[in-house]
Amino acid sequence: MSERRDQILDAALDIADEEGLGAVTMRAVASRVGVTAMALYPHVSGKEDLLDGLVTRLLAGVALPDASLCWTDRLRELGCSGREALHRHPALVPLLFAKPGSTLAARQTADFIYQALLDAGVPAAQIPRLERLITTFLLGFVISETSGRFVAGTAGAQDWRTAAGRDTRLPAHRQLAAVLAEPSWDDEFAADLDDLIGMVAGRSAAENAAAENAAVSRG
Amino acid sequence: MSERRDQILDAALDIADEEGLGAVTMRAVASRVGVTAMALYPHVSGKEDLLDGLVTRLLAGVALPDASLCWTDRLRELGCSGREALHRHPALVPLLFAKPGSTLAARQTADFIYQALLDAGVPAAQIPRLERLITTFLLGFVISETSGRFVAGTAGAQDWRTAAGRDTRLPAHRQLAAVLAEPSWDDEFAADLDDLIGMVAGRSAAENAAAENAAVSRG
DNA sequence: ACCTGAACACCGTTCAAGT
DNA sequence: ACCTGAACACCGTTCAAGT
Repeated sequence: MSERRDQILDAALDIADEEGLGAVTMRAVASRVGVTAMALYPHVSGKEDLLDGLVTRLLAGVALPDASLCWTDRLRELGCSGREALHRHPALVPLLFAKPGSTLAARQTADFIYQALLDAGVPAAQIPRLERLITTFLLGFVISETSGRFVAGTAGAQDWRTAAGRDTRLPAHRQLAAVLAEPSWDDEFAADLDDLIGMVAGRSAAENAAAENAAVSRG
Repeated sequence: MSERRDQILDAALDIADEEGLGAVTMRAVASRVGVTAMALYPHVSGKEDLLDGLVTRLLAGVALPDASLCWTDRLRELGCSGREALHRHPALVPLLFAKPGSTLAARQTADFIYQALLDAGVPAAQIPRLERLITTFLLGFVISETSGRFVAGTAGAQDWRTAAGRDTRLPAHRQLAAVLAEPSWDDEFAADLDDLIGMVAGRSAAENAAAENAAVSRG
C-alpha cells in the first residue's frame, strides 16, 4: 500500500543484489532512502517484516506458464521461470527456507503444481507430497548454486574435483574421474527437472495400471 | 588436534543446540569455555573457521550403511542416517549450503552414493548429477523441516492449510482439501526416498534396455 | 503521523599489554 | 604461547524529543 514502504523495499532489494543479504541493515537501507534508521519503523515493523517484504517481492517474480500447455510442459516451464526469478535476487533465496510459503502468491504457484499433478493423473493423496518434493528440490538446487554449495565463490577452490579423482580413499571418485568436471548448471537443472517429471509420470502410470488391474479383476 | 579447539567446538555446539545458530557468538562461546572472546583466536582463526569446525562435526555424525547391502537399501539407509545426523544439530543445517562439501568426510559420503549408483547400473556420465540431485533434495528436505518452511515454529501458524482449502482463488487446493493436512515427516521422507530410488532404477533400466537394443541390432 | 538523535545492549575483530 | 582489557566500527531497537 504505502508508497514509502515500496521505496524502502526497493532500497533493500538493491542492497541485497549489490552487496548481499548481510549488508541489508536497517541503517544501510535507511541511508539509501535518505533517512535515519528509526524513520523506517512507521513503515516496517522491524527487520523481520522488512525481510518478509523482500520474500514477497521475490515470489512475485515467478511467472506462471500458460495453463493450456500439457502438464509436463507446464511443470518444466514453471521450474525454469521459478529458477530465473530466484536468480534475479540470489541473496534472498536462503530466506525462503525460514518460513512456510503461506502467502497468496506462494499458494498460487503451489496450486499451479497441484493442477499439473491432477492433470497427470497422480492420485490425490500423493499430490501435496510431490509438490513439496519438487519445490524442495528446486529451492535446494538454486540455493546450492547461488550460496556456494555447488560453485565456490573463489575460483581456485574447485581443485577438490581433480584431487578427489586421484584419492585412494575415494574409490568411486577414481572410477568416475573422467566425469567429475563442473557441469553446466542450466543443463543439469533441465536434466533433473526431466527426471522428476518422469518420476511423476511413472507414479501416475503405476496408479493407472493398478486401477486397470482392479477393474479387470472386478469385471 | 588441539584439545582446546575441541573444547571450543563442544561449547559452540551446545549453544547452537540450545539457543540456535544466532546465539553462537564469539563472546558466548568464550564465556561458556570460561574465557575471554579474544582467547579463542589462537585456536580458531575467526568465526568462519569456528562454523567450519561445526560443519565438520555435523558431517562426522552421518553413519555409512553396511557396504554389503543391495544398492537400494544402502541409499535408503544412508538417507535416513543422514537425516538423523542433521536432526541432532538442526541449527547447523543452513551452514551446509554455504560451501561445497570438499572435506574428506563429505566426499566419503558422496563416494558411497557414487558406488551405489555404479552398482545400480547408472551410466557414469549421470552419476555425479544424480548424487547432487539426491543430496540436494535431502538437505532441502531437512532444512525445510527444521528451519520452518514445512512446519512453523508457532503452533497456530498452520491455519493456512484449512484456509487455502476453501479459497476460491486456489481451485486445486479446494479439490484437494481432504488431503491437505500436515503429514508425518518421517513417512513423507521415506516415500520421497523411495520415489527417488525408483527414479534411479528407472534410469538404469532405460540404459540397460538401450544397451540391449544396441547389442541386438549389432548382433 | 513522521522523523531525529542519543542511548542501550549487543556484534566480530584489532591491538597493546600482561604472564 | 596463551590470555586480558580497552577500543573500534558496527548491529537492531527503545525512548524522549522535535515538527
